[in-house]
Amino acid sequence: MLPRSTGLLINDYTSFWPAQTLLGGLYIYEFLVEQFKAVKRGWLSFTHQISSINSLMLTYSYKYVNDCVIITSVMDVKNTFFKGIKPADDGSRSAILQTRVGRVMTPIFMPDGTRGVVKSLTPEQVESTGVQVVLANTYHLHLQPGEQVVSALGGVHGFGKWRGPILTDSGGFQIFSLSKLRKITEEGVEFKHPVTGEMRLITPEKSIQIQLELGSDMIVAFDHLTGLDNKSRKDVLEAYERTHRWLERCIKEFERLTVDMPEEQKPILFGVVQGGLDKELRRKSLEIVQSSNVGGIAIGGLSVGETKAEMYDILNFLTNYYDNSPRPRFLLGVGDPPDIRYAIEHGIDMLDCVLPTRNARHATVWVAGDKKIHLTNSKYIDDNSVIDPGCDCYTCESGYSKGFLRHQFKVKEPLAGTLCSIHNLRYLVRICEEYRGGQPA
RNA sequence: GUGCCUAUAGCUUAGUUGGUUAAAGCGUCGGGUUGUGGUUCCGAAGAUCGAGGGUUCAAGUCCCUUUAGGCACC
Repeated sequence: MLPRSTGLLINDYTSFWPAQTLLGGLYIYEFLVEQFKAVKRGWLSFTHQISSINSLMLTYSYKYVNDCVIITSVMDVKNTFFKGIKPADDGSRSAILQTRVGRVMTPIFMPDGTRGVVKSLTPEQVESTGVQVVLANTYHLHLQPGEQVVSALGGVHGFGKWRGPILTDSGGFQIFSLSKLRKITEEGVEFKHPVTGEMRLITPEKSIQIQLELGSDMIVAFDHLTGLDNKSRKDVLEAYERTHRWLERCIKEFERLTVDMPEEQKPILFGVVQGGLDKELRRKSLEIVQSSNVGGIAIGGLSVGETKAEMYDILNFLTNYYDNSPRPRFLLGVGDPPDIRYAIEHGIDMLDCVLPTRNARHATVWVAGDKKIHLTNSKYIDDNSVIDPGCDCYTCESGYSKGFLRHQFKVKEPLAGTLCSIHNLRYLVRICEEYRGGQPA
């Protein structure tokens, strides 16, 4: 329960209608109090049915600042799953993505919880950063402990206790990046189990089956990825063509397995655009994916070794060919702040990356201006300042000094990685929030 | 007092019958990381081999003296 003294501030949200004009602060406060019983701190968005006013379904995003509740956005939502798309002058767009377990606001950054959890963080800590969606990896969970086990333990939600939406990767990337022994055929990819040594076959159908059994809310088609080595045009072309053949099989399998599900209970399937750095292939690939029966468009095969300029070039190029269908665009594997900004300003709605959490565990954190610092540097040994005084993450607001964090990293105390993961995630989420129609106070 | 053992980078050690710029781990310092093989990866600095003398073309390696620490015996 919020203390009576807690005030309510509503941002001047000119780009969003009609909440702040229709509803007085007091009115919102009345029902927010009920909602806040469950969530003590965070930026979770939630919806509330206001029966007295036109039966509007509104989604609110809020945060605490100095013990005040601040509504950072209020949006009207209809029934389709990607709604309220609002383009901005800078090329970005904000919207609401409706999943079967809740709505999230885009643009959105999604941390990778490879094995069912974001490393070193509890779900509550992840929530506190404003993260709305978490990724899990099909490849890892399939190998260990297996999708049947995860399913028996309540699916990815019950398993890792993340209440928000979960997106699973197809497993394709890991097979290509982590498995030394692998054989790619038209049927699928055969690879050696890294632990048991036995050969496993993952097909497009199998990947969809696993992801559905895991209980994921958003799933990704099994694609053929190139770009990890010096690739020839022939390889790129082959991967590109195979990706599209596999996409058809993924869609068919997805439709078969979800045919009896109510529409609102179906996960969202993302098709993957490939084509390497070849613009013609990229354009055609986008065209093919967009003309397919998929709920979302994923851009794959970037941030895998090419230069930033090359990646930017492709992202910029693709903006000319996105269609008008209300589908989210998901850029796979990008998490460097400047890259995130560039992607969002070129029409990307969703991104995931291991960078914030991996860097954090290795003592590298972002500070204002997208600069990164190494907390283990000796100059921080007696530095009593927080990572970033302008940051509102738990770590910075609690006052953990750089000197303290440096010491904990030096003695390998895991808490240091946890605290910095919270900071880095918050940093990326704040970038996304800047594009959601306005900046929180 | 006598005998024996040890002494190599900040720490712990490797250095083969004496043979090219004395090696490694940890630590220190710096960097990398983009659909995550948990506590990672890469690089750098850092040693006049306890000290002094001798033998030899050549000594961390052999000899002598000496210093410090350890063990054993008087």
